[in-house]
Amino acid sequence: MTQFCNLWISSSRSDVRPMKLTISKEDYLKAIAEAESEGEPVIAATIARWLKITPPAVTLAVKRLQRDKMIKVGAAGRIALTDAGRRISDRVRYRHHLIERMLTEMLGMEWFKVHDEAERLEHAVSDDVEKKLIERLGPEGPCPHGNQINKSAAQRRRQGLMLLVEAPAGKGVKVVSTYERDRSLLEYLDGLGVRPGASLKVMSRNYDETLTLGLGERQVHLGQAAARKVWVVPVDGGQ
Amino acid sequence: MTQFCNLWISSSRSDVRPMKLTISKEDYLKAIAEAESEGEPVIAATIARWLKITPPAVTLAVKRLQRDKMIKVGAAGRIALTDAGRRISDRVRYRHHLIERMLTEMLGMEWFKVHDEAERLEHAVSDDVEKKLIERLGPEGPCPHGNQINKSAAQRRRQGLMLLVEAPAGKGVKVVSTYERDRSLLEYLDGLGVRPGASLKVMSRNYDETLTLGLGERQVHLGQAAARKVWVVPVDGGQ
DNA sequence: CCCATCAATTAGCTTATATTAATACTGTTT
DNA sequence: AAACAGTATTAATATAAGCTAATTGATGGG
Repeated sequence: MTQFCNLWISSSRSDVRPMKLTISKEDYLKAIAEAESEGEPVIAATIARWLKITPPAVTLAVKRLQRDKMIKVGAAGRIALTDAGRRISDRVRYRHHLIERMLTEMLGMEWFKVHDEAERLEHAVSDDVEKKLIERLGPEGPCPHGNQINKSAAQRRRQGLMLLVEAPAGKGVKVVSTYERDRSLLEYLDGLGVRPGASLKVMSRNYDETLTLGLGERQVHLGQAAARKVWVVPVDGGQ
Repeated sequence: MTQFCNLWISSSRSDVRPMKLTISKEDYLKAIAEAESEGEPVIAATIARWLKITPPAVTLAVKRLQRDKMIKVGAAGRIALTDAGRRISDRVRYRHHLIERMLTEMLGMEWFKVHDEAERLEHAVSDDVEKKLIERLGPEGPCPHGNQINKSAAQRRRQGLMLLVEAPAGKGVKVVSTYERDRSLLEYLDGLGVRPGASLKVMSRNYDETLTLGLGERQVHLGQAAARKVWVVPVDGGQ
């Protein structure tokens, strides 16, 4: 059957033909937009890694998406979204965001679970449901992981954020956001108490490349791999 | 890719292999369960009509579902769900129901829109989300169309319900539920004010097989095709 | 200038899902 | 029993997606 979702693409001319995109295609477009946002090179290899599929699968998908006028492939295999492709990836990302907020804010779901759920639900949300969600939740607001859509690493730095792994010893920081595409990471962080909004202090940067963090009364250790996935903002109180 | 959803089937032996069902397969199992509920003959032709696909497609799907041990085919092409198949169809139907309630009760979506939305979302709801929905909405309760899952026509009659088309002239009735798999029907009914919970009176049964209904001050006409899709309960007040 | 490395593509398969057109089957009704 | 109606199945084809294995391409160092 190949399962279609509910994003219609109205062409600029008024022959508003319902162009249906499959879930898989939405996933590709989203991956391209996200890789771009994260500053990764937008090439087939990146997409393959991102979606955990093999490079040949990407080659074929890229052909289909080109045929559908969703992407353009430039020099050195650089993949770029067309306007149509951008419109869709923006939409899907926004819906992902709204679903995450619905799951936490309306259903009380744990913050570390909602990404995976949204990953599936985002493809099944219609314009109508999107509208209703916006009515209840408001159009803006950070997702449960503290992320705002379309915010690149560079933009985050401009806002004074840094990665936890870079925070100097002795510094008090507040967790702003975390990487969200890795459920086990999130569960691990949650277990330690490292969640968006949490205040912590970098007690020491250790020889084995771990950080010792102070969280309230507790002290926890965090390795580089995890500390590289957490954005923090320095807190003035920290000496 | 063939898109998988999130229903795991744990076999009775502890080799809990994650057997993933596609959206399409969930739809088949649901259609079988629903056709059964509605008292339709559960044969390939019925399923084809139900899902609006061609008979050969059903032949192939039936083979796949037999291979997956989800259905059995008996004499005269009678299709029956296995225990595993029943478990899944029940689950999907229940999720459909919960989603419909979420959309109306939590998001304020119009009752005539939610069926189509749920039709897509039901395949993307996990055990976790289901649990959260139950916590918010309660495990029971009628869907926005007044239907309760697994209630057959016979059971409805035993409860004193009748189809609007059968109500005698002069009778006051209350709309209990409507057929929900036809959006245009629902919009039409909604436009007339014939919604679950509405009280109305059958003013007359006309020669052209329409009914004249009294709704508060207004009078509306309803054809057989629509009146056959509405379940009502007689109201004592009606003379 | 050649080579190691990484990236991309081709070739060859697989599976799920759908279609149309043609054929076979089945059961009721003259 | 022949015929018709409805049902089911085959055959042939298509498309979307994915995989492995093998090959080609490009590029930066020595």
